[in-house]
Amino acid sequence: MHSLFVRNYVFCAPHNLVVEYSLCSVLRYLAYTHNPTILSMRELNDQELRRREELQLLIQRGVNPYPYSFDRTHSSLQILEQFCDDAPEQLANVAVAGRIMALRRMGKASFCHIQDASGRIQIYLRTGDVPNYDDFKLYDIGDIIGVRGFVFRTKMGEITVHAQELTLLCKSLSPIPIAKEAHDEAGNTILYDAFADKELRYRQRYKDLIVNPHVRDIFIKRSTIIRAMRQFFDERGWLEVETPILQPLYGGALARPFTTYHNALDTTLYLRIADELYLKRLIVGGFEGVYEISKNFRNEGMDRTHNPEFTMMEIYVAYKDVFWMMGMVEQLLEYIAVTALGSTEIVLGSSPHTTAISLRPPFRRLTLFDSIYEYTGEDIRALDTSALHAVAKKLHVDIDAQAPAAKVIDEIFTTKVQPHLVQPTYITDYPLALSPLAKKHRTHEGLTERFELFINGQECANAYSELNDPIDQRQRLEEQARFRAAGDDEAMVIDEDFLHALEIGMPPTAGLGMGIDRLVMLLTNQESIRDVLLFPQMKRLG
RNA sequence: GACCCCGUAGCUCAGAGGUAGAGCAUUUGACUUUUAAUCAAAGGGCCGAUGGUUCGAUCCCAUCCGGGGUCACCA
Repeated sequence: MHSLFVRNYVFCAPHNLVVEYSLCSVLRYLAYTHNPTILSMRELNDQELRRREELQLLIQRGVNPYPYSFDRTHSSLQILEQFCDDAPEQLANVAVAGRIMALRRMGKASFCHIQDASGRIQIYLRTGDVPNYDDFKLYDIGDIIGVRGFVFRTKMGEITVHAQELTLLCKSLSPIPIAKEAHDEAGNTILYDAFADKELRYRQRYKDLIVNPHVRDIFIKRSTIIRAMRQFFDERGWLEVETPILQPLYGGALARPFTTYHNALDTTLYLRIADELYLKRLIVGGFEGVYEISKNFRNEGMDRTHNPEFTMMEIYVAYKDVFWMMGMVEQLLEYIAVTALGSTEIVLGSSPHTTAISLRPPFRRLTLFDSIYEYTGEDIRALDTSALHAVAKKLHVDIDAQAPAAKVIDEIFTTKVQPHLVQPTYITDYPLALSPLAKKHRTHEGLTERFELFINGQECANAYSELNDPIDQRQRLEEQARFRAAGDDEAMVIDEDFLHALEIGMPPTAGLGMGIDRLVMLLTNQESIRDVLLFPQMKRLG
């Protein structure tokens, strides 16, 4: 019976050191690491065992596999840019470092490619030229090395560092996915066997970033986009602020929150669903332009465009209204596109199904009712609730028979108009009932001063002339409270302190929210939010 | 939450009711300018998990886990 649970492994280490150990299914795994007696919870595959063996050999040869630093003189890109065939002596003594990504051994000489943050460069190693060439035989793809040497161009024409010193900077104990690169005649890079399993890519993003260069590019671009946005705001004198993530009351959006608990305060706290109410308090407090780029959390479904935590930018500017905001957003998007992409013209999708989009201002402006008339032929601005339901039915818009008028309008718009809004389009003049924090329209009864910006059929931004009439605001929140009491758990809760702030007095203010993740999706041509989040939310394993 | 598709070697993928296949990666040997290096040989798998049908299941069925997609919900 005992033998059922024990598998014997004999492991031949170098220098006649024989290590024998058992793998017991009760304890699960016994791993050979620096110390062969250490227990590991994970069974090691043959490649991992072999790498540990190589590690031991290197240590026995006096090599420190995890040294403390390495002085580089150049990045791989700098070498490629600076090399000059007529004057190779200018790069006669360079030091580069990076991860071994490809390895071609030819006995007494070897080529490898190392990868650093700027790209890849080829290394040439030759016995005699590198004192520790024998150690190199124990290096693997995935190891990080430092190389000192001179730069030359090979027979095949590739700029290469001829190594004279070789230093192991980190021994990799687990293999990275191998994706071979080739280049066609046009100079395009072809990837063979690319690391493509989405689950593994998201869960082990570090491997994804090592192996898939275009993934790095997306996140570099994301950073550029956010930096450009900050620059744009900072240049205009608006202040970046930080407001609470943990909130005793949540507000500013219609959404279900995450709930948590603070032990010392003995109280329930919520993770914020929006920054809005705190940022408006700051406008009350006398700041005249504040913005925040921050994580919001909504306890809702996940799909291609929703992650439970996501990044939102909100900005509030005093003495401005929603019409001013439309102009500002046009400038902002143009600035970001030019800074991050070099152009206002973007192409979405992949050949042959592409969509060209221009972010060049001005954007089209259309009222909600006009847009519905344009795309359905139905003029619904004067209709009552039952007539609206009749129109919805005629348009084959599926809607709950009990839905209020505003909900019917919203549904008609979402299904019949929104998909057509491919080029940047401002939709304005939303019904009051859909906009509990927006100021009443100055000329149209029952509407608010609000716009949403649509690009490629998706909402990209949402803005109001902010409601600063505390009595009106209280009535609107009380209505939300009634919805809530009637079972709508996404309706807003009454925030007395926010209402008190408005009673102190908030100047006329324009406010804007813009989803950063979706903006990045748009500007990097990604169809899933998970591809613009470094670590998207995933289900827990096992 | 509903429906559809997927889960096989480190990676990318074939496969078939009867002892598991390829390329790359890995190991051994050859090779001092290669580049998807090449040539020769070898090792590597609880075929996502559990149960059922069957003489026999990785394959068929059910349930579960994980992923992708569509829809619903949600800005």
